[in-house]
Amino acid sequence: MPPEKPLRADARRNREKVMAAARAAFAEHGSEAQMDDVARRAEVGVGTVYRHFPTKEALFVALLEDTFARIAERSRAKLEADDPWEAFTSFMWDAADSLAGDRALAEAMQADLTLEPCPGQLELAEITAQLMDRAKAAGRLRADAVLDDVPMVICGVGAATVRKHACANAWQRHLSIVLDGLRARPDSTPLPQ
Amino acid sequence: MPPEKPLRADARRNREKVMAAARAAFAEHGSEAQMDDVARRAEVGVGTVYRHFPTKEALFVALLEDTFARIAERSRAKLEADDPWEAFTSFMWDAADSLAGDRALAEAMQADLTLEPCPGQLELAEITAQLMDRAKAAGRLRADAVLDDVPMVICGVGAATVRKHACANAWQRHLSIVLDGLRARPDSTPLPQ
Amino acid sequence: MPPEKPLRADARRNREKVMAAARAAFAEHGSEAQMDDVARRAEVGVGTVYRHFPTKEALFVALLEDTFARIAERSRAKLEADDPWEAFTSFMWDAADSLAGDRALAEAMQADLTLEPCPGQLELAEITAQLMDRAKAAGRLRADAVLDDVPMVICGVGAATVRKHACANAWQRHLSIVLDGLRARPDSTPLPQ
Amino acid sequence: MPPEKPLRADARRNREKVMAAARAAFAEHGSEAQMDDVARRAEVGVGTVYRHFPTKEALFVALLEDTFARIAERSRAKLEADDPWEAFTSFMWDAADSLAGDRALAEAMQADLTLEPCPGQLELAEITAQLMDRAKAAGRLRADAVLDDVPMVICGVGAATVRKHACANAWQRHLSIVLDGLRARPDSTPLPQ
DNA sequence: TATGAATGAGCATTCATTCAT
DNA sequence: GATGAATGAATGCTCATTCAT
Repeated sequence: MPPEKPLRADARRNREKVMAAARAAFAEHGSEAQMDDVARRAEVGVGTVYRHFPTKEALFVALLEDTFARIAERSRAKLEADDPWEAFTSFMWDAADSLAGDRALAEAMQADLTLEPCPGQLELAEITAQLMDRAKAAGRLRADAVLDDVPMVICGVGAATVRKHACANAWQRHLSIVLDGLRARPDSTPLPQ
Repeated sequence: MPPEKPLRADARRNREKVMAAARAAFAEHGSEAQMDDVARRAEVGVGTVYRHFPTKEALFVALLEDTFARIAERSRAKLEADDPWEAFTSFMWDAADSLAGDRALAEAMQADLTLEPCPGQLELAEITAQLMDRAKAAGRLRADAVLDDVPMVICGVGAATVRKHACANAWQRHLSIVLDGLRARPDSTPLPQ
Repeated sequence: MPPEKPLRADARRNREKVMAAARAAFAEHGSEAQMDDVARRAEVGVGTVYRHFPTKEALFVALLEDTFARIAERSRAKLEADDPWEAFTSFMWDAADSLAGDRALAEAMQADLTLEPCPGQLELAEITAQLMDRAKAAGRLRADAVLDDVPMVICGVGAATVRKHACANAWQRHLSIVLDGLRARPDSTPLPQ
Repeated sequence: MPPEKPLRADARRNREKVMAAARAAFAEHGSEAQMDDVARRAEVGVGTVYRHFPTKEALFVALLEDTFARIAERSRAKLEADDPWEAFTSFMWDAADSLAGDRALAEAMQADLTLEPCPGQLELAEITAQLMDRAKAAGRLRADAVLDDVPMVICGVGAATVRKHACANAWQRHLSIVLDGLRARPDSTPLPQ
């Protein structure tokens, strides 16, 4: 890895203003948000946005990466928790909460926008897998659940936060239902494959 | 209902070619599909597309309406079924199957794109509510489930069919999990609100 | 000239319906009127319009020709009138009246739309010239007036009938003023050239 | 008046290139001139045209406004002139000269294109009215002339400058005739209404 | 012959990206 | 480095004209 020469103080400040603005713009309009709008919100010229992120997609990915990294960081702690089921569900609630109201993330989850998942995404996947394994080992998570069952839940949550006519608590209800479905039980229908 | 004078044979054929092409294009690219692309797929000039649908949005909505109407039609039959739970789940599997792989429908479900839901959507909602009521009355669907819990499931399914890296059977697994979560049980966590 | 084989009765009827419709459409929207609109007003398919007039421009010209022919016909009679000045002004009022409210004619007068003036236009010009000569000979029309001074007057009239905010009687006022200016007088400023 | 932060030097230069190009294009083709053509003439991308004027119509109106403002400015000076008739006619010659050869202006005068007349137009009307009043008070302009008699004259002039087959000096002749008709005289036919 | 469906070049407008200041 | 003006390819839609029914 190159030394990543540290940015000048004002450059760093600008980079952060841009990311914050972009987060807001993308959250509101999804990936159709406009670069000019990002610049306006950041109170910066478009040129400055492009100085920090070569491309709209690069900016979008940087945002994702950042979000995943934050979730991953909080989740790592949960690996140590006493109750593995509680650790798993708490992780799900946290992830869902991060997604709530963010149109861009919802889109990203749905579309696997990034051709190759970014590092933070991979790390998060790793942690998720461990949380699931521990919950299965404790006999609380159904044994046939797999890592890939998680994103769809998150997408459902994302949908709930984007729908215009959704009832209040929509995503919380949805997550509750799914977690109930993921609980290990003697009588649950086996999952396909 | 207005008499709707029947289209000339060739016009009807073209209209169907256009709808088929549009279904494919929208399924692949979501609402960002291009009218020129629709025309190209239908092997028809753009003008022809516009003769049948005055607007890109109108075309999109016509497609939705058509899909909803088909599902609704099949679902109505299920209201008569002996086993209300089986009726409900079979409806869900059917709806999910219709959605599978259709980016446009996924978007529509997610965004409530149409400002006022189209008639077919309302009718479908009505049928869904009845199916749910019967399943609740039979003590099979959890009593605190509501109509609004359904779209999120469908969105999860939609996401599964759109994600690039999703594993095979992804949406079928997801639906299984959720239906399990919707089953009435003595011990299920009560849903928020 | 080719014998112009007479049209079948229904064909002639259609041709006339089309011309009437076109007159209305062009009068209302000027040369931007649409062929579909003409067909709709004529209660005829567009194809029929094109059967009679190969081109939008051809239709437009046919209309002009027709109008000019009518005016010319009425004007020829005036060549015999006793009072040459009265003949000339009466001609001008008649021509202006034909133009009033007709956006297309106004446009045509203004733009000399037809690259080479159509026969009716030439004939009308000829008659106009004679009317002017007689009025000059009688010492009533200023001697330095020329044929080419007429179209601008007509254009002014056309403008009056098209302007949205024009006052009532606008074109009548305008024509009165100009005719006053065209009257032969001892003291009138000589015209340029 | 808002502070209107001054444009960057290059932006101002471009804005002027665009207006000049637009003036030429609209003068030649009327309001049907194409934005791409404007851009091409200005040696500028279309985007630049749109940066300065949000809409084709906005550009058209800006042009009108500019023209009216120029005429108005020159006309205000004439309110102080010693000879009110000379002031009025000189104003008319000046206005006509500004219009000469400008298809767009001709159209605008004819159609009252702008739904609500732009400020410059109103100001110009005000000045015109004053010039007319003074010329009437001096007994030189016929007392029954009204403000609304002016645009038609201007339209006639516009027509003269646009007609393909018009003779040289056509508009100058027309204006001379009309001004003669507007002169106060004992024997002029009273205007309608 | 009449119809009206099909065609597709043409046009206004948008927005990611570049680059002169 | 920052700015925001310039760029121009891309896109939805129109309408004169053609041609299959």
